Amino acid sequence: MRSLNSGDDRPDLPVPPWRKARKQPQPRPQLSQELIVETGLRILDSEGLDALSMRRVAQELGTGPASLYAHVAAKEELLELIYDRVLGEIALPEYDPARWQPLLRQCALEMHRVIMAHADVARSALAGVPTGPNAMRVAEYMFGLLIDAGMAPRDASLAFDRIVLYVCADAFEGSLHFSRMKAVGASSLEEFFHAYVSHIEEYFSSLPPERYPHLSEHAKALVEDDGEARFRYGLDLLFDGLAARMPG
Amino acid sequence: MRSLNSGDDRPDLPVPPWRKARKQPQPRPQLSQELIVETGLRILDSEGLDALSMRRVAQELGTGPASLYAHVAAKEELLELIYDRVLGEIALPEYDPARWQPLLRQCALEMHRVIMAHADVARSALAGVPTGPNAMRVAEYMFGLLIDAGMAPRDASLAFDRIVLYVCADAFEGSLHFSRMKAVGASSLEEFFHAYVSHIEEYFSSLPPERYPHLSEHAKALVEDDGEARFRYGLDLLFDGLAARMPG
DNA sequence: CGGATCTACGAACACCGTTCGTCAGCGAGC
DNA sequence: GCTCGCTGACGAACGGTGTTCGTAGATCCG
Repeated sequence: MRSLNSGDDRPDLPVPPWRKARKQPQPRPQLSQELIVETGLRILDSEGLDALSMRRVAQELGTGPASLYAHVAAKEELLELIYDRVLGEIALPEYDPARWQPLLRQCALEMHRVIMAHADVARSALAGVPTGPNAMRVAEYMFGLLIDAGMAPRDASLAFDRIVLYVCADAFEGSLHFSRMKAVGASSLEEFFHAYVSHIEEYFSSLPPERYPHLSEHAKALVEDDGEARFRYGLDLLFDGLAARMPG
Repeated sequence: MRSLNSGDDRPDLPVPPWRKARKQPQPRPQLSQELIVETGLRILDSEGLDALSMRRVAQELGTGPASLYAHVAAKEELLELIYDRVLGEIALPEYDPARWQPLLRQCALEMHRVIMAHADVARSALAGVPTGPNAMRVAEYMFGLLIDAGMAPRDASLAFDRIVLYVCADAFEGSLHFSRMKAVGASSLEEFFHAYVSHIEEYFSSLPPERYPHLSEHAKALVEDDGEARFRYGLDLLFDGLAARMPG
């Protein structure tokens, strides 16, 4: 299920020099890196990050955990591969620097949507500078948009870096809430969110007003907006600042 | 080393000398939650989050891991307590809503500084809505500043939420870089950063220009700014957007 | 055909968070 | 004063984790 936008025809992409080149098994392997990544993603989606262990992946593949290490250096690398695989699902709108702002915004929203669709993958998204082919594809698109719109290279790299950080951070936070929901055992997200929010609001309301006047008074406002509204508000803040810095 | 600003003024320090001291000379090292938290923070600072295990804390205290569970429900709770303990080191400037912008900015910078000073604590900062006394103290200050400056309660809660998320997310990312540095075994942060940045820049430069024109051309600009500059740039973006939304 | 090479994989190592059952010490009630 | 019950400390163990080692078997190259 690979998007047409997924630029993962990798022969012309150099392998990062600091990561040891891994020879892919030519002969006739039943096991392959792609199969392992796909299996890992399936477990991640259906059972969450906490259930994603090397043993669990191996079990799903009908083998032992040691077999995976011929195709994947470590669990961390597997998580990076899964993350890049997810990034491949991002659909990028047609490139047009004249409309940089709505396009960049749409791109950030799409990235957020895709990551949230595989909730727990966000927990490994912040782990490092992603260098996979799909990450590069998105980076080239977003960074290029800022450059071609007239931004200075250093500003553009800073802005791009901050937007990605914000998107991943919000998705990360969301995934933690989600996994907590599952830990509690709530059936629907709606139900959990309502219960959770009620607790928080009740806690804020019960704070001593003489010491926490604002928190206790505005307890309701503090929990009124949900995750999506919060995300968009922060994105708006960033883009307002960005637009002010864009020449022309 | 408790800050004067630390709002935990529990009235537990004056022990009236005329009252007979209860038989407190403990036959054994007298475990307490505070002692456990302090020990955990010490390990976190000196050896990193990966080395912070219940067993390690217990060993440091000369006991077994089971002993800790009488004072701390789980490792997650211990991490939250450590996080709130760290938040207690935040020094807040004098409250003055008229100068909300520089004060809020200073507060964000101070929060960032304190969290980064205990590098790995950021990895548990994003874990959930912190509800400890020191978190409440900072929240009341920042949120109150926005409210008293004239912001609508819902906007103020959104803005506050986003700023805290951003600060923690950046610190989180920074702590990951830091722990990676230690994993590689680099002695100084300077040395590691230089080597890391060189690799990244080399990688971007080696990308095929026909597919990644902007990334390969501006490889140098992409790695030019360090973590602190990136953090401040993003903070500036947020505050610009915020100022535009502030009435008056 | 022999040797080299590489995948697959069982077993094991060194940990982890957490729980159970026990045991010592101590305050309270008879 | 003596017992009773309670609470905190803690050894042992359970069921996991990521990773490595050594080996068996298959495949490719000379």
